[in-house]
Amino acid sequence: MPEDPPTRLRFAPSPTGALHIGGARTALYNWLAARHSGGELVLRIEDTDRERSTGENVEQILDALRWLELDWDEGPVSQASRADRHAEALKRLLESGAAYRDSATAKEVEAWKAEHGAGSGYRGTPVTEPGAAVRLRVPDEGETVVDDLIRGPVRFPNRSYDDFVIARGDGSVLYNFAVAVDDAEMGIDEVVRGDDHLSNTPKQLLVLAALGHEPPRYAHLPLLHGPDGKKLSKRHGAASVQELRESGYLPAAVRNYLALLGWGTADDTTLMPTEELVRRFRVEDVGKAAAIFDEKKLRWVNGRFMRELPLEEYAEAVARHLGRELDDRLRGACAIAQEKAQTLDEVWPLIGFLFEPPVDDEKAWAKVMKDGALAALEAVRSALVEVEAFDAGAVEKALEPLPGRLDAKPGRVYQPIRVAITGTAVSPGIFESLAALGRDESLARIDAALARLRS
RNA sequence: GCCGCUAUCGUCUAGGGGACUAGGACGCCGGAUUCUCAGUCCGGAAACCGGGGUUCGAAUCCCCGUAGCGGUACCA
Repeated sequence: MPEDPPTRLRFAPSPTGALHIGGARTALYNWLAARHSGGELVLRIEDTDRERSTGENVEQILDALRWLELDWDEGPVSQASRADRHAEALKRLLESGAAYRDSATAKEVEAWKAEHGAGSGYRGTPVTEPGAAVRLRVPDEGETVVDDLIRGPVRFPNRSYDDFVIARGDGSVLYNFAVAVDDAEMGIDEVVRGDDHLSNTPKQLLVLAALGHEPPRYAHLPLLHGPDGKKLSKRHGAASVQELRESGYLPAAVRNYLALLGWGTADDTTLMPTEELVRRFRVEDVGKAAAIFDEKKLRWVNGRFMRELPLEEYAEAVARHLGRELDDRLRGACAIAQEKAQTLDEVWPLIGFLFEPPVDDEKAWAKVMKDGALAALEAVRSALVEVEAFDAGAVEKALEPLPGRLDAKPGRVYQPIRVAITGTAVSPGIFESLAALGRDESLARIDAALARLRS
């Protein structure tokens, strides 16, 4: 594989809300590309729309990136803070005649188009009044070509583009202008962003050309959709990074899964630690078709990561997620539950009985506590009293003979224990569970169940 | 409307003219692991959007159609 030169990229979210999965994937791809090439990643906040850009939103995005463990080398740079640079560039274009002031209203533009045909972009007439918006002159002839890293050359006829507005009447600049100026002045050499920007790229190219800047390379990622095939939104459950965190996913698993959404390896490797992602990722290999976010697969990936974690790290993650102090009891609980949970959220239901009284699950009781349950529990009790070292192995050895002796299926003996000590019909292995609970508490719970059975 | 992008199992994808009776993964279905659930292992069903070309030969190239998506703001 040929070495890629160090590349300078940027992730430039607009702080209009939480970081969604689509944005997270864009951030990840930028990060992977930067780290893969040994280059740099700049974080720029696209906040020229001051209405929607709140500090709170910005903080949310930084928070999401930190949780995902995607670091950046520069920034966050506020685009709004670069207003003087934008003004300077704007002035240059006005002076060179590449841009002009035009007082046309939206309705007037519409009327112009009706007159000139739908395929023609609006062309205004320069005015001198200072309060008018500034438009960039777009050539009537020729085409602007975006040489996309993912899609190849994409050609756009210049004629179909309006002389678009690059600055408002009050002098503040618009997105497509600010982005072009910033990317150039910040020395960005590769722009990796969502597909929804592809049609805007010719505008940015036109601005760059008018300013005499060399354009960066562009890569437009296919969009992400929800399970219904529609654009991803809050409707789709865990759509934001915050929600993913709250649902108990591991950052490394999320990175792995997100990387696979639109990108894959030739050998179909599915599970990859982040270092491998960094080593193998190339934007050129990203697919062209939109992908659907499938939480089922994320769950599976997450489960695999959870099971492969060293116990201490696993316990730390669980403790953090539960907001509990990490002590030996929790470590022990994690040890018996690690094989069974796919997300951090699923851990507590499995181990809660070690910290709290048995839950009240009437259905489980009704299903299990009948027939020979009383006799079984009595036998279990006597056997447990005799166990010397109360560990899982010893407990197993003590209980193993019971089904045979009682002439009952194992389930008839073990399920009543489970319901007695946890209250539910689902828990980690019964021997491990008893051992983790300890002899005294186990016997107390079995006694309580026996009392209830006899009443 | 106009400009543009995309199209392989339900989902993520491999595939870049013969290696394809189209491979892998998630999910699903069935079986095994004679304590639940989960996990693990084994097996199974499941796709090249449609139509024309090009070619000895097309999932792969071209055209048309269809569908989905994006852009078309003094939003980003």
